[in-house]
Amino acid sequence: MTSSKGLKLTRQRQIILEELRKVRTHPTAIEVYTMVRRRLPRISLATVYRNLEELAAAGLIQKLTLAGSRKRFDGTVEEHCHIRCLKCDRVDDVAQVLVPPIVEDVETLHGYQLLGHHLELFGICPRCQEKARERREGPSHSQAGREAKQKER
Amino acid sequence: MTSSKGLKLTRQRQIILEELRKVRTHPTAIEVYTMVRRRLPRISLATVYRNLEELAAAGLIQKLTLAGSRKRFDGTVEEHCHIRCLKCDRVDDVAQVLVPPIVEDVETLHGYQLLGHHLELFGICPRCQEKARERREGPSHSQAGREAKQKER
DNA sequence: CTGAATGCAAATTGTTTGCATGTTC
DNA sequence: GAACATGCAAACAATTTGCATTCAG
Repeated sequence: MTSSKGLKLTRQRQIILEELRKVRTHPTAIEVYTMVRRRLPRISLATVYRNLEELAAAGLIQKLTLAGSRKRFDGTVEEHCHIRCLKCDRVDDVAQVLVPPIVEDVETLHGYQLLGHHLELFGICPRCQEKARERREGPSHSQAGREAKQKER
Repeated sequence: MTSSKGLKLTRQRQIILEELRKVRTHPTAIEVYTMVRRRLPRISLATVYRNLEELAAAGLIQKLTLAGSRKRFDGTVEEHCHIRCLKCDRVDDVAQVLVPPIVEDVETLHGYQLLGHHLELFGICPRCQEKARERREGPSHSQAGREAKQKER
């Protein structure tokens, strides 16, 4: 299960893949960079970007098609849809396949040859709901918030 | 139908809105800038960005939640989903509402409070299909391609 | 040994911001 | 005339690229 497409197995490539598969979040390139740097302090961000692209091209990981300006990557290749927290911007997997069968109709309607689709859900994650609740009920034992809302540009 | 939220009606604001409503494409800020500059050659790109944000905040236009790094704007406010051409990157409207009712279930499953969703389709637009066909059947009377695939970063 | 991959820095692209000036209400 | 908008340039953030060096096969 190594390289199907003449990809050399460099240490950095390997570790990027490992780290990405380790998490269930859907990290951006910079987040991957941060994770990987714990094991390879001298790796360059450019290498991370290049490898994420190449691994995705080779079908070993998945470059996600999500809203927002940062690209996100997924260690698994199976199609599944995502839910994004509108407060903290985290992205989680959605277990069930929620894709409407009706979709095919459009093909006719617009002359488009339909090749795929992508459903993304938005909401508030459990963590942020909890935080909001605490805030509402009085900031008594305020637990030091975990998430830093990454401003999407 | 002017300002509900203390927005001053400046010439640039007005023209941005007009131009945006004129088209059915879903232009990026820079595309809007180009359109508007035909009528207001001295307008600055920053003004376009600021106004698009403000008009969207005021609910007069819609900032689209689409994949890709460029933000896109829509002169209409009604929710509807989109189909994007994988070759030339144009975005068209999809007439029917294709949203699965099943969606609600997830709420329970992941602890998320569901607030919205967004379905995007991908395919090849009629124009690009035509181009591909010409190319395949021999580049005899090659009609000088119209679209420049904007590389999404 | 040789092409592919890395690190580093500089370049691009899309978008935002500070500030002095100009314009609506 | 005061608050808000504009234009311009500079600042940012995310990503890409050029190039000399290193490394996997």
